[in-house]
Amino acid sequence: MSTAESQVALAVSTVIFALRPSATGEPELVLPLVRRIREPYEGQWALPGGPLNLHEDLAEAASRTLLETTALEPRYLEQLYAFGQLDRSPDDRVVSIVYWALVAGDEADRAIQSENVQWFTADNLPELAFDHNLIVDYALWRLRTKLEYSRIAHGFLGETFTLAQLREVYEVVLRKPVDPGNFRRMVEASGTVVATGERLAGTPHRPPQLYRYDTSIDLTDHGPLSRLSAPRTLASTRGEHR
Amino acid sequence: MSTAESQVALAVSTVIFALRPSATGEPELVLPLVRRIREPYEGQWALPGGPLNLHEDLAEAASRTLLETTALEPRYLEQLYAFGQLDRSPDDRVVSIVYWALVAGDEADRAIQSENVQWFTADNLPELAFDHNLIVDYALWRLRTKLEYSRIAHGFLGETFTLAQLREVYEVVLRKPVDPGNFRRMVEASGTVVATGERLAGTPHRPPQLYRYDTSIDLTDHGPLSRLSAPRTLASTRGEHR
DNA sequence: CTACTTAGAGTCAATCTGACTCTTACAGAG
DNA sequence: CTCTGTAAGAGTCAGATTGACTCTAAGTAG
Repeated sequence: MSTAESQVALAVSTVIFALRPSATGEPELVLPLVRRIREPYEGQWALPGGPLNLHEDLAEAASRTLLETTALEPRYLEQLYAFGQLDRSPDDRVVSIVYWALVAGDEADRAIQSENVQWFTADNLPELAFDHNLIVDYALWRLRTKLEYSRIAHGFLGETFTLAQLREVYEVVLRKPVDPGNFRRMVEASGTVVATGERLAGTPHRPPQLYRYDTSIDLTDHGPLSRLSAPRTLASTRGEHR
Repeated sequence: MSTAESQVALAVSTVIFALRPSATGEPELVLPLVRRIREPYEGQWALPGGPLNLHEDLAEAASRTLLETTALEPRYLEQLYAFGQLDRSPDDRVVSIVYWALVAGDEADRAIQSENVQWFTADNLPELAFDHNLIVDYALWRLRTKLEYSRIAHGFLGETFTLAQLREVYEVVLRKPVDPGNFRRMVEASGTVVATGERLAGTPHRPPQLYRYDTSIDLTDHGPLSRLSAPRTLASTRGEHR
């Protein structure tokens, strides 16, 4: 609309992940989609996003559309990929720079749901507009691989958490059981987590220690921008993207 | 120029890596830069690149500028990152989608050198235009991390090569010695390499076996596009970006 | 007080990794 | 033709890592 014809348009979209209790009680990986209200793909579900404003940073644009559609602040935000195939939009040429984000579970409860914004189970999506199924698949793959070599899992959790809760994030996202003892060993060795000294009371068993993430370690991956000055953080030792 | 003012311009640039014998005889990591012939940054060196054509894929645009400036075909090409900080170009707003590429050493010999195109040692660059020093640093980081967990090293080599040549790629890029025995064990275990049956003659020692990369494994990383149908290739088991 | 459940510490064997040794097979010097 | 130097290529060994597993601690619910 605002872009002159025969020009390449630039858009920013975001794949937003959260964990939410399912009907059965155990959490599942969900993401919000917006219903398109005009052609092309009118009526179909699509990733939140929009054109990039002239005076807006890429990550800002991603945060903004995230806030606009879900009223949530991301705990983690990282660039995913720039999609630019010629045929990804039927009429015009659009290059989309896609980000992916994690939001905390308790936040996600406060998230907007409406006629045109709904949350879907991540690995059971409808047919989406444009190439958005491909994009979500890629974001899922990246989330899963990155979870294994970095320490982003607590992006799904609140301020404090037990190791069992953290482990559950791994189990749900990776869709496989994780041995509690080995998981504890791995997390303690990583040094990214700090015991608060408090315990979670009210459980029908031995009360677990509450942990907090070492706040001296920056969770969010700022891409290449951070890598210059700062010493490599534990959270990004093996790198974003990849 | 072609883009209307107060619009975000989209460009594609490429960081091109090659190995070339240095003065001392051992190879060094080099990359081609082009001298800017107009403002801003007139006279300074910059990454090859240019605006994205309307009917051109992103990777195509990267290959094209690569071919135009160096007359080389990439052995490996992968998207690096989309750079979009507000202040990265002094006057207008430009988002650059940057690719990185490997070209074979023997190819690199045939590469163009001219007044306005020159090859520089990768970790001893002049001050570049725009944020291109940052971009190169990031590309270098990505090359080095990716070399360790994937099998892209032979992107620097010709059709056949000895394990010593392959190992030298690792040593030069990672700037550290690699144990020959352990390296052999690692490469053989990976299964990505096949003995040709021929040996390299004329060495002042036991003639080494010549190897070829298993051509059933696709070297180039097609990003998310490949991940759909095809079974995960060895070359991308742990994933691009990351 | 007993049963049940998970926390959390610890064990063990298989695998992986880095450092290292030893024999083989060529070129070139004498 | 023999000796020397060099890297190929096979193999060894010890320490670190990892997955599977055991055992005791400390709560709640009956």
